[in-house]
Amino acid sequence: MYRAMQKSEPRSGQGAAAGEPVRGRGRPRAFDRAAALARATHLFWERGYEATSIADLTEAMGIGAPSLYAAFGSKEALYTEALGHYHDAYEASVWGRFRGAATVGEAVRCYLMDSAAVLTGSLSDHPLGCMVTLASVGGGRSDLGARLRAARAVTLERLEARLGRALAEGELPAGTEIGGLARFLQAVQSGMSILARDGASRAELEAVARIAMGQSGIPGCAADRPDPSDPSPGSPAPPPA
Amino acid sequence: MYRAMQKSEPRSGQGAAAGEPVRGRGRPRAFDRAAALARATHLFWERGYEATSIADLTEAMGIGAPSLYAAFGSKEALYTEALGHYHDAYEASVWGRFRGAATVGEAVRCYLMDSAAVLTGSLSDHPLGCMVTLASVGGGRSDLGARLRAARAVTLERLEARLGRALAEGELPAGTEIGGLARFLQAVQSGMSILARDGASRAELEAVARIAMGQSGIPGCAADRPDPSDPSPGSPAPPPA
DNA sequence: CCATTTCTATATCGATCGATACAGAAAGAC
DNA sequence: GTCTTTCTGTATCGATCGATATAGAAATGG
Repeated sequence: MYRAMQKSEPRSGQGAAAGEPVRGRGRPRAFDRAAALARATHLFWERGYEATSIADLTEAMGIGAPSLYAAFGSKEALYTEALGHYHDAYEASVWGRFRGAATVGEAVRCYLMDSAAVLTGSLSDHPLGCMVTLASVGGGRSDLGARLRAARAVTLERLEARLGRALAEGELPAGTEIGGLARFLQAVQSGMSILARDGASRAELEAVARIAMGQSGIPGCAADRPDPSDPSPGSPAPPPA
Repeated sequence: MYRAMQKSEPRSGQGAAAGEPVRGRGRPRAFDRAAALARATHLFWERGYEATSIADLTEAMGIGAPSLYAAFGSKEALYTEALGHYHDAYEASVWGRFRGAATVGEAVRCYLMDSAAVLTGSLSDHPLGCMVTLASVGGGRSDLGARLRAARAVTLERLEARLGRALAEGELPAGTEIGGLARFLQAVQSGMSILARDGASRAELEAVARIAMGQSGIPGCAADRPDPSDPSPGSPAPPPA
């Protein structure tokens, strides 16, 4: 009832190495908030919002229900924070090289190839597919549904912005339909999420990406020369090191 | 407990125009089983399995809970039947022209363009996107999850079979990677489901399909000559008629 | 008619849902 | 030390979950 009365994040305990070193007066939090949030994120990612219960979460996070509510406020607020954590933890893996690319072709190639790596869990241990993409069912008019739709819209906007810039700079032939091309690329990446969920390998997704790049008509995109900064060219997966 | 004791479908009432006209002895069912199943299908389709409660279902189907359980057995069994109804009602819309196509290119074109129409609800009134594709989150090891995964696998197998035949008949250049191409097409269609859920129009999905068909790759696929049997060539949507 | 069979409507069942009250424990402030 | 503040663990809360027991209603078979 009086949800707004409780602070969602009191003072921050001792676990966070960044931000506020201030320690409140009372008993310090006994668990690592960031680690617990990461656990919750993986659980939501794997099962979806509805299918994940508070009991599942508290068990996976290793804390009691009151601690969860004191630290995160509610299940919905926890999911929102999980989306934020997901973004902070994996955004760079997909969009990092995209942003730094010199040409559109390189940008699109990095977007698709890096997606193939991330979506199959080849870079670190996490559930398969994209958390935002796979949550597209349900939540029609709820707040969470709107948030997820907005997150998917950002992908489209980024692609459109990059393609639009390329068009303005003459990198793409005049008259190229930016919106359609962006939607095509997003569709391919979304489909890759579902393929990954169904067990497709990184190499298989990279093959999909290569075909998509060939069909895209973007100059310099189909060129399959790996970036020197890419630790693994296109083989199944790098050694666990 | 004694789930197996009750008949999931006793004698079939009078609603079914096909099959068994036999009428059992007792009081006849007061509701249209097929219509109720269609309502349930739409609800599951729209919200997903977990987010749809029995109360939601009974309200949408216009029946009481005991009638639902007497006619369908359980929520899970109802969902399974809903998947069957979904298949029976919409499979032909997506795969009909694909099967009848003379060439691979025509088959793939029909598959993608007809998908664009169906997924945006342009042919009849139903939720947006593919029920099977959008249900890819959760249900990791459950029976329903396995059933859904199998349904998605069928799509891949169909595409691979058609492409493989084309390869054997020389319609595709020797050495063409069938699996990758099939996975690419499935990814594009899966992505179109999510785009449709997020509000993309039929014309927008058709633009995506055209890019996917591209200029190279499958011969005769990019040729954008509509089939004469197609009631709506490629414009936003046909008049409601 | 009556007996049998099957469906429908009310009123739940135990289990679990998300979310808390409460009391004790562990820290800083004094 | 004592007081204050905050977190943790137990034991729930009312609501809703999927699923039924029961009794009455509506059909057929005799």
